[in-house]
Amino acid sequence: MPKQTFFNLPEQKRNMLLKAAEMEFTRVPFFEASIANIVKTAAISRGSFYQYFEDKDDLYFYLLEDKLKMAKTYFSVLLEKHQGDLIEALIELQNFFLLALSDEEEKQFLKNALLYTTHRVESSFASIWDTYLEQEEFKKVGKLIDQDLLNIHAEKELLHIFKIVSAIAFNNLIEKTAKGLSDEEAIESFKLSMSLLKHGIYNSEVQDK
Amino acid sequence: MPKQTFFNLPEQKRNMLLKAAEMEFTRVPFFEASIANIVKTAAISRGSFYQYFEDKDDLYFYLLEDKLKMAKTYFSVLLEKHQGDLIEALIELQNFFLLALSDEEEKQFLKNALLYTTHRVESSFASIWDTYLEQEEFKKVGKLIDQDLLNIHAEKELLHIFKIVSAIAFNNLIEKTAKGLSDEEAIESFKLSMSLLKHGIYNSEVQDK
DNA sequence: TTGACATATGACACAGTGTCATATATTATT
DNA sequence: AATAATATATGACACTGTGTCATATGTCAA
Repeated sequence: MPKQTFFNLPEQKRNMLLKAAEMEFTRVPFFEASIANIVKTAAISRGSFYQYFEDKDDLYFYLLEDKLKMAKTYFSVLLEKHQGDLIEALIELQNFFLLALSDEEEKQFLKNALLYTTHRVESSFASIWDTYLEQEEFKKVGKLIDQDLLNIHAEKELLHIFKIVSAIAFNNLIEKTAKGLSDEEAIESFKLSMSLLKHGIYNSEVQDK
Repeated sequence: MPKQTFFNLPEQKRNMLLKAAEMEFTRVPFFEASIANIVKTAAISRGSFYQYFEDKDDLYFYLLEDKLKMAKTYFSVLLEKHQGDLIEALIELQNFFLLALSDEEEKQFLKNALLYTTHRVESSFASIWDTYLEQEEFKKVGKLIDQDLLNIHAEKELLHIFKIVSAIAFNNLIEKTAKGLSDEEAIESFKLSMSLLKHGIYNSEVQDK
């Protein structure tokens, strides 16, 4: 988390800095991004930077989480829209990410995030559903999913389903980015994954051994 | 890929260098690892290093792929053992990785790989099944799975299943490492994921809309 | 006006990377 | 055996980057 000093800053200066950071992290992936560049663009001194942030991580994840906030709230909307159908909502959320990847700037930023960062980035993405697993909203949505559509017996399993789909979704984004798939190919791929997940990959005729 | 010069090296020297690299990448994650440390331990000059390798990446992924080779061949054995039952084989393969995570040295190396690296690392892990998708062996194994147990209609879907399970498996390793789960908890979690995947997460009573 | 506190600054010590001119082996050719 | 041609080795060096710190400058309350 940025230090208090950062939040005390006049809004304009704060935005200037964030904008500069965004530019730098769009230009190159995290590990190549240089603080020197950021402070230069933002027209602040190097020393000041360290008054605001612990280090590069601190700034980066603040920025990333901020960008993902929108996705979080959007997912709520989608779940409502699809009457609690998890998979349908997810497919549309994935579409949203793919769309974001169409704006050239956002595209590059996300690409840098997806390809060159790590467990922490993945966690940030996964945290989109964190809210559901803790909050009131979860009960509402959870119940809706639970009773109507899903093949689950305990809350633990629902949590697992979230884990599985987020792993697949994240993977799908990486695949698209790494292999340069088109939006259509990527969403096709995601839909197929979701369909397999929906009905299971084992033939139901053959039962468990 | 390391340069030819590296492969021309006397075996002892080559191993010395690999050993030194392994030590460094066990000590700290990739981005903190320093070439200076490696050449010091290996008792070669800095210049020599760049005769052998393009850069740090080059060495690192050579080392990582090498370590994963074992897993690749092991997976063949497991598939045979479980008569082509993909999921059962996978569960045992996951066990193998978890076991590797018990040797303190290997544990730290893998931890550094899982937490601090990226798409390329994930690709390396996923490449465990690459062989199956290209080679002769695939046909053997593929057919076995295809006809007996899985609910798939085209080869494309089998490829997808590999993608899905590898995403989940990789995720499971990261989860274990990041949250410090015990081997038992991790494998329990993986089994649950696999079970959900097997039978699908949607209730079969309610059919597709 | 003063003092206390918050913020700003850039020079600096340190650590790391990749390169290059030069030195030293090794191997091939006469 | 002498020489040429080729491959390998070396570490100093130019460069880029980080995080810190002593010092300067603002701000606000008493």
